Amino acid sequence: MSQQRTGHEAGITGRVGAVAGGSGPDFPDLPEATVARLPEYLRALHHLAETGHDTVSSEGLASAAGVNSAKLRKDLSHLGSYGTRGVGYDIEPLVTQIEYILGLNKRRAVALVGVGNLGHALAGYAGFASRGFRIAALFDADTTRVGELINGIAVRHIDDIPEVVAVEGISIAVLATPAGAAQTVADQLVAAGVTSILNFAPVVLNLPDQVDVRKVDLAVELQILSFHEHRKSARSGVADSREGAARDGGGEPGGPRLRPGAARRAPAVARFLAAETGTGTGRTARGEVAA
Amino acid sequence: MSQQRTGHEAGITGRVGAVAGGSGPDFPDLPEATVARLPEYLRALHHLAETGHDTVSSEGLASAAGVNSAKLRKDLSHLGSYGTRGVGYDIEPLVTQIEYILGLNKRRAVALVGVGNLGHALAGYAGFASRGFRIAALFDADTTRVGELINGIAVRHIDDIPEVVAVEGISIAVLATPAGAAQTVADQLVAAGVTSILNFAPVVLNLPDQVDVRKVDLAVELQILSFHEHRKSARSGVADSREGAARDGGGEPGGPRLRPGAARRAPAVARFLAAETGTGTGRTARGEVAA
DNA sequence: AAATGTGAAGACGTTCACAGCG
DNA sequence: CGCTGTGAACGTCTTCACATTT
Repeated sequence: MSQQRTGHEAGITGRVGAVAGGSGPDFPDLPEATVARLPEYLRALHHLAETGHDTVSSEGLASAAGVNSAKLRKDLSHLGSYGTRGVGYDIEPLVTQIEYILGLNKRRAVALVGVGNLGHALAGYAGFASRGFRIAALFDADTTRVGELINGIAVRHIDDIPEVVAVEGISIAVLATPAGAAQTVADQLVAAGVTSILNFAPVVLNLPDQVDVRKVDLAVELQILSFHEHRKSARSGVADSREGAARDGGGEPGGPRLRPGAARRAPAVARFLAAETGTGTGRTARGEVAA
Repeated sequence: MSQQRTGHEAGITGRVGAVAGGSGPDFPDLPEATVARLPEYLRALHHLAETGHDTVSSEGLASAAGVNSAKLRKDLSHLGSYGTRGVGYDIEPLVTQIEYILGLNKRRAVALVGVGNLGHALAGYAGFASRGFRIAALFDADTTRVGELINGIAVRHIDDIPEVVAVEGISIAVLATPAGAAQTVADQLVAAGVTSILNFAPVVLNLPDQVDVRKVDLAVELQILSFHEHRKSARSGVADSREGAARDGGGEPGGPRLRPGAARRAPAVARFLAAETGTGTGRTARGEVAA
């Protein structure tokens, strides 16, 4: 029952890296929220370095990374002091430091499974190569695609996962299979030694706790934006720019469809539904609670 | 200076939808974290419905969605009571309710800008269509691609954005341009009336506050996983499965590169660096602070 | 004088544990 | 008796504001 970290969630919060009594050296105790922002700082720093800067203030770096300066300073303070009071941060050592923390001082080999529509595009995505990764292997279940060359790499059959993962020393995999195949393939990857998975399939993977899973669901991202669109148009009282009815035949929900009793004590949303649709029993002039 | 919501961040937290005194009806006061999980619940519910279920317990739905049951119940409680004590939740009305909240009761038209490698794949991504969206327009700056048919839709030039966005009633756009073009294109989209953007370009967009921006950076996702790989291998004291040196020529950072004085009072990370690399001045046997 | 680094405060999110309902 | 709905406790993250340092 592994908890999947998902785009934009607050997620399983907490510090990462506290020692439980193992034999290795101490690992820095970075808040997960900070870890998630380090790549963005790194990108901004690289950009600044390329445009001829040597140092940057917390204000400057923060705005380049899209956060506020207090947050940035707090984040960087977890890495140790790379700033000079009255001046700012030295870019070069800070880049080195963040890359090291992120494990990017060495290039990491990544396997990609599923070379369909999305997988094919990911295999050719230049951003992976330019930011510390090497697509070291491509896999697909479809034998007619095995042998195909994508970006100079031959597609291999998923049955070869154990062998290739071992030979290439791969610990990170990108999963771009259809939803139905994802769990099985993930199990195979983990059995072969993969310990981190970036999952593009719209399923929740069930994997051992020591395996890190991040999920990217493109439709989910749009649905969250859709919520905000709905909210915005509801607040301005203007008709939505939606089109044709959805598959469900969908009249407005809420009122008519509420099971008896559900509207008795109307919580936030039921209240809203009643108000916006003009149906339902709990309606009052300005969203006042009926009870 | 718009704050970008990014995959897995805790982000700008807070309730969404509280009325500021506008004229529209009250909009439900949903925590942003809850909103981000609703799409996942929806997916799980659809799956359950397709496999013949009518009701589901909080435990069952929670595990299908990859969260714990307390969180699920709290989330659903914000939507009103769709559960029956002793029984569970009725799937059908719950689906209707969540779709309505997310604004998915009507299909939304989406524009996609940039039909390169990634954009092309996104244009053909079936998940958008099956989960409430219709790619209504494709744009590119490259005139040699204008007119090309992708999935039955002709690519148009970005100069046509204002016209097409107005005609199709588009409020959501997906940005898959190169980094250098993203800000300009985003400005054009916003000028044309787009109010929500899903940004795949690795840049922080600077847009008016009323525009919602979500950012998906594929390399960032891998970098976060890379951090966890680095952490895991550091804790077990085992050599990392990285390969060849990165572009920087990279010896270990930290010790030698620390500016004088930086190691004086060693914070978490500097301490760790010293310990792992065996260099630096602050080293002690088991990560004890030297001062 | 300017900008970092950081306690303290406040906001938000998660989890617990149980009252209350069916 | 089972399961939802929720107040309260707890932990994390963000923000403030200023002491500290160059």
